[in-house]
Amino acid sequence: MEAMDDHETTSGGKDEAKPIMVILMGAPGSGKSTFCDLVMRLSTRRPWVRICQDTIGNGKAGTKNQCLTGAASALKEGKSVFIDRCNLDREQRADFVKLVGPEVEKHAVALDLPAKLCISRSVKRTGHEGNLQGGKAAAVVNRMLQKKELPKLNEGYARITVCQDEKDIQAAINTYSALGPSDKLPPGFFGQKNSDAKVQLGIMKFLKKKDPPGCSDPVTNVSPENIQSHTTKEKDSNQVLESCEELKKASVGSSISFENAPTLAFPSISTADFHFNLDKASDIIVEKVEEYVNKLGNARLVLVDLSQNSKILSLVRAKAAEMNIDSKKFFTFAGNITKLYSEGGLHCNVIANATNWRLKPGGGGVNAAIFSAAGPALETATKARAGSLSSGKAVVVPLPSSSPLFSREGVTRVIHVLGPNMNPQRPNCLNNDYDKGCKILRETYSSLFDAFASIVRAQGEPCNFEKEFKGEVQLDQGSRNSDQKVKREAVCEADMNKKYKSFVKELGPNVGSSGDGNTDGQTRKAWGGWAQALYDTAMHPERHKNIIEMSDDVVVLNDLYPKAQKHLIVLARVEGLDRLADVQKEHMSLLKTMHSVGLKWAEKFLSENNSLIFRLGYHSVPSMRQLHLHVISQDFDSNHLKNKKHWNSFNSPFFRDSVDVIDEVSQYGKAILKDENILSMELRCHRCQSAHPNIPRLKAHISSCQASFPAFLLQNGRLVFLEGIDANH
DNA sequence: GTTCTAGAAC
DNA sequence: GTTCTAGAAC
Repeated sequence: MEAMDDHETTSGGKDEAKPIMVILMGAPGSGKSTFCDLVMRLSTRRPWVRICQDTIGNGKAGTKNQCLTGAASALKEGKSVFIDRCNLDREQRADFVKLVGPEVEKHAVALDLPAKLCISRSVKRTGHEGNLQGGKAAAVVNRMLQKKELPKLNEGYARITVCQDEKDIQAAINTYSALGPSDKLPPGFFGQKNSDAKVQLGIMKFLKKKDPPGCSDPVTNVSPENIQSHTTKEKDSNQVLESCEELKKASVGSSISFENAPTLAFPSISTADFHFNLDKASDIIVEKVEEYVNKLGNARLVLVDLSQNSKILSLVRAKAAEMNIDSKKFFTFAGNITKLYSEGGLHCNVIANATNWRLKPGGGGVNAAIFSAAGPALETATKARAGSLSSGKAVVVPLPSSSPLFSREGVTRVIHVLGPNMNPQRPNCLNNDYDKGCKILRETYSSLFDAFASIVRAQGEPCNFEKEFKGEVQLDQGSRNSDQKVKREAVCEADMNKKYKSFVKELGPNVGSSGDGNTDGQTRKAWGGWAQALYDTAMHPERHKNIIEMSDDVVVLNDLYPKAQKHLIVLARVEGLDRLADVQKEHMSLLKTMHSVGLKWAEKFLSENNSLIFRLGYHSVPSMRQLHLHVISQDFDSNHLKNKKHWNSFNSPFFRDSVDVIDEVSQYGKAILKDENILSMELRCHRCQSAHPNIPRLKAHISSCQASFPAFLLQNGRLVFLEGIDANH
């Protein structure tokens, strides 16, 4: 660190220009290009050339060779060069170091910033030269950092500068931009403050993040500040973090499912502008949270207030702790409800808005903030749903993908609620009638949580109702009357669901382990003749064409009706293994074989077309007999994709990622299955999650949607795609 | 799984 | 009128 402040340079012989080659090293989002730009802008005396792999190809992806050639010719002209590519490992850098002889001094500048910072920057940026932006970036950065090797002097550098924060970077910019044409910097290794292995600790945490409260008391408060200090600590006291990690690992079975859980962030209703008594309000919040929290499966509720010192947050926190409410499912959060993800790292797919009866923007407080952050799209979407709102009620508004709240924060719905008013300056004041006020406030929270529960159910979270429904229908097949009765009820339920109406009491509380659907032999339907084709292929591959690989364990074939540019099937050859529901622990090695065969094919396709993205997985309830793994590219560009079932079978929880199936079978001995009923859920873009009224409109949208994939898919290798453009060797 | 088609939705 | 879905048959 001390050396960083040493900007002293030693002048060489006058007039003799001494070009240097500075090899930058850093993940996407670490600021390499910005670094080069700033030095080049500030440097008045030394000519610099930036060799950037993202731009050198003139629109196409650049190659390392182009960079090498470009660098050599610039150096020959007496210019100094920046090698602006990731250069994360020694091998990547070696060709540049070897490029020129000892007459050119080689430097390395490593921008070794916290992984989560690089990721969040790459995820957010737009217009990146190498088109590495959006959600895709998170997984790319993650993978790239796994092979990070900080530069060492014995690779051939005269000088290495490691920057671990913005201050270090600024110092290095000053150092390089001050260099005259013949100046020479002191050689040596500068700037590294801790060992490189530890710095990366943050990476998986970022991707799997959330739940920072898990490390402390029952009901905790999280704020951007807390997360921030977490980040800073990461560098200085890894031990603290590691023990935290250990704690998380120890409770992995329960905590892991919460990280991507549907989450409702809500403000305290009526306590701000409507002057509702804080103590009474906090009682009601805790009472209602307690009533709902265990009915919501793994979904989470988060009470949000702007201020770290919020009275209502501390009251609620204390009372919730007293009631022993599970802090994974309910916690408080100090931060801006419109920036929970971008500023606080907290992903909430649904936020509540304490609105006014006219459902109009403005008025100050949360309502103004949410309408303003969501843009005009929210107002339009709200207007389409309702013209006004009475107190105690809630209205759910799906957020159009054009809204910044959607694209930036990942919020897919806003639930407007109107609480009781105790402020004489506002309409419908209750004149201090707290009997009435408390009743309405209770009703408001019930409406809010009911609406959220409906959303959770509509999204296909496991719930008992679905299972029971399915079981009943199938057991009752003999009796026409009861069959009809059940069907009628089901229609009624589905209808309720659509309208986000009341919440079914039986909604499954114990979600974690009992998500399997129809494993009972009794409830199993018979296979139709048409459903036997894959079975016959598995048993007698020689009778079939269209097979592209065959072994004792599996047969690989192109899907007869591909639902995307690339869509193939890895078929198990075990007799009696009809579907995912039949899979048990004994099939673990088969599952792994199927996965690796599928992965191999995905990688082959990627080598032919590096823009493809693949997903590998099983249908919870397949139409065709014989266990088969789908390997499907995520363009879904196919004329065979024609209906809702097609779409949702690959883009809802009905599609079970191979990696998750493997985890579940090894852990619980069976895979979690989703009911076929979820195939009728609304159509949503698999990238930006926007809703679309029908298949043609959805297809028109996905043909151009470049939004990042949801965080869930970017984790654990659920999506398979090529590493960053810098990383191509 | 697809195809066909009635009729709902626009 | 055209577009789109969903159910039945295969």
